[in-house]
Amino acid sequence: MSTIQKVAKEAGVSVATVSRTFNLPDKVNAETRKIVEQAAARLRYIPNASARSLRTQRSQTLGVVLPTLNNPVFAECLQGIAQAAAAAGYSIMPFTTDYLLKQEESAVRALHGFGVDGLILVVSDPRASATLDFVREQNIPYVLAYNSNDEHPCISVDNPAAFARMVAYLVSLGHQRIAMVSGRRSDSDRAQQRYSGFLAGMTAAGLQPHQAIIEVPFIDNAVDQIVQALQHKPRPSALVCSNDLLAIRAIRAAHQLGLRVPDDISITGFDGIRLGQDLTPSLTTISQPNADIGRYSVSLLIQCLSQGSKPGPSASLLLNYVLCPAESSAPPSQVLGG
Amino acid sequence: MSTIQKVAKEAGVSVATVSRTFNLPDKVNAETRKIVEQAAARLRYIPNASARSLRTQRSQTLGVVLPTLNNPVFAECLQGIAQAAAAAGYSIMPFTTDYLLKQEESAVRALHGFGVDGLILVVSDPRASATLDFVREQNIPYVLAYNSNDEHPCISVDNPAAFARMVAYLVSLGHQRIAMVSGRRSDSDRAQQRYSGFLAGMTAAGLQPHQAIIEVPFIDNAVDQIVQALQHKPRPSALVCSNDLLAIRAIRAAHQLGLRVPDDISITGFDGIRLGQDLTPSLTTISQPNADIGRYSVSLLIQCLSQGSKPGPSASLLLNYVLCPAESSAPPSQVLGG
DNA sequence: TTGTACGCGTTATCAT
DNA sequence: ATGATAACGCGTACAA
Repeated sequence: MSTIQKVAKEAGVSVATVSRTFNLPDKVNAETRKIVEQAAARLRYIPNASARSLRTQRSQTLGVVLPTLNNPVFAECLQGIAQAAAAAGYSIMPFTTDYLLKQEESAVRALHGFGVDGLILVVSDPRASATLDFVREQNIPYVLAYNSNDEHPCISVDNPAAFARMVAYLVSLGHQRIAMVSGRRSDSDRAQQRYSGFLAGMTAAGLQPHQAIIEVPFIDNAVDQIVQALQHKPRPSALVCSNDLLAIRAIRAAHQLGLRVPDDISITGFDGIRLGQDLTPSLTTISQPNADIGRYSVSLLIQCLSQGSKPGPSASLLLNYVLCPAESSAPPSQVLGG
Repeated sequence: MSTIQKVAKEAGVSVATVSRTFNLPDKVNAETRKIVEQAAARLRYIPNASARSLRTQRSQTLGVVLPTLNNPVFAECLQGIAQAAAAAGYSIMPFTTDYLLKQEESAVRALHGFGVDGLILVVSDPRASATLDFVREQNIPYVLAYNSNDEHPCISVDNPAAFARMVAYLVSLGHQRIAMVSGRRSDSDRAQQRYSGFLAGMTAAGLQPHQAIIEVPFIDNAVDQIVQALQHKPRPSALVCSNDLLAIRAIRAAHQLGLRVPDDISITGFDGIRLGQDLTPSLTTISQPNADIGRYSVSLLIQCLSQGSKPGPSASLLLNYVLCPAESSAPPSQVLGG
């Protein structure tokens, strides 16, 4: 391995000069700089990040904690994080939790030991989170992504409003028997907020939620569970799903019952994963700017870091969402409607 | 921040004893160990990873370089990597390249500067790769994922054989006019290997490839491009796509032309992304064990590291793939067949 | 069993 | 403009 020492020897200067050549180029004579640069190139010198961060107390690394990369929402977000971080000269260190609180916490501990400069977190629920307690106690700069909570800096969309808007859209198409499909609401604040948006939307339209919420504990066998639920009559004319992954499975469930989408039943998602628009039928959904949520999280964090400050609740950003009407929704059929 | 020094003072012992308490527990008296552990817990001591890796020359960190997380294949793989790494006490540091060689290289340079213990790479083409030259020159332990090449340690499936098998399956259904849809073959060795598998499969069946290969440079407007291609008569009765993302778009293209899948045209993918089986029609595909490819990469790497060796070409693993017949493929219709 | 002291590769302070 | 050197936090030979 080539170190700053070897470069110094090779160039016939002191280590201090080599260091300056890279960190404070204008503080070194143009000629000597050339010499050093060439020596460094010859030895393929690459500064040792551990030594640097030990010395500077900054790692140029951002920790990321999210539930799972098997949901494209978070994969797209991490892609945005990766791009923005790389562009700013930062590395990232992601951990996945599979929605397990224990893993949230151990991930943050590992990240702290690592000395990350900041944290981007998607936590289960910010309201009672040992993870966040720890982060605050250690005074680590952080941003929450997708979560929204008054007491923390959050990059998110207005989940209740967005979900209510989806309901309003379906109502405007003529739907009245609308049922919601949700994952475990205890898994995340998003699930809860979307549910409250559902209730608000229905109330605003003067409607009662159609039958109990269809709660799908495990997404693996979601199709079967939705098939079950759809067999109760009267059947809803529209299904609003808590996320796109669930919506895709709901569409499958409908087909298994011989129902056409959207002719016999409308189905909507939430998240705006890229694949949604290429499906057939394409997915009516609330599109969140997933990559941007990641990018903004990075830039907010980095901006604060450069100022020696850290993001507070007032730095929260509510990004725009877009209701994307697509082929999976349509007015209810006459036969079933009423 | 609490350091080993402070813990030592708090416990009334030397720093060496504190260090040993965590790294060589049996070399320290049970009583003093208790005292140290309690002191450490009281101060919420977490060892500084930079200092440790500077000292030990090992970072307990694995670098990962892959094209993009917007393709679920790589997202699922990274999920597997993240799980396996965390379980083994390693952190990961991923970079995305967007299929750009420049970024492949700069990622690896950054990772090297960081002092990662090993590298998991999905490169464009191992045959002529400045990235791999650098990695070898620096003597960094590495594994290639998805790539397959005799001169490198690779975790992958037999792409040509798998693709040929897909062709054979369609032929067995009665298809004869089979066309291939591919991304830019210059983008990756996988694309090339799958294409050669296509040719081999067709030859083995005594068939000519139906019309020229449908090459889709950019996946964003893939649907339009496939629509264009499908308008030439005679139309293929089956479309074999180079990956699942392309297949999903091909299905959409078919629908736009009023073709039913699989009644009027069969469409197959490759990769086995999880979503595929929940689509309607569900996707006939070659299913790769994406998460396992990640997990095996990690364990191979870590195993070698613990032995002080590094993976060589002979450590390559060819994992099993599974042909998954599903709803997007069926025998050709009588009208169009022949 | 425990403590002392050096060095890992940098950056930054203070001289020159 | 450049050089010598201390310090970042830790692990480990070596000494006690």
